[in-house]
Amino acid sequence: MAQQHDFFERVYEVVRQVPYGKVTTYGAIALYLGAARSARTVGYAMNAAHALIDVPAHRVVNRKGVLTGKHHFGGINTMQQLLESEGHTVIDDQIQDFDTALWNPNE
DNA sequence: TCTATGACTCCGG
DNA sequence: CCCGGAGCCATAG
Repeated sequence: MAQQHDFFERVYEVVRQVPYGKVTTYGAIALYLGAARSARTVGYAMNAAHALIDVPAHRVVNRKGVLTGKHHFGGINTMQQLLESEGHTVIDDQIQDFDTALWNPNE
């Protein structure tokens, strides 16, 4: 774990750049980091990121816009409430108008 | 060094 | 789009 630039840390840097009111996906982050097949590891990184206050992990969802990581937040509904407070609409763990809310790190 | 794990994604049906 | 199965890869123990 302790290299100068952890894979985790690179993930955090991308997540920090996600604009308010937007979301991105694990795959998009992995692709941006040049590790397109490491989406699962990105999710693993978010699990470790929940301690860092400046990493908006709730803005990262899977490719379908589903809040797969909601259970890793304090409460079952915490992630959804955070997203709704940023202007999103979440129904059954699915972000509505996901294609519109999606933010691409490459832009 | 090897095995297990997972907040994923792709593919075929 | 839904479902089941397989692949991938960094980290933890």
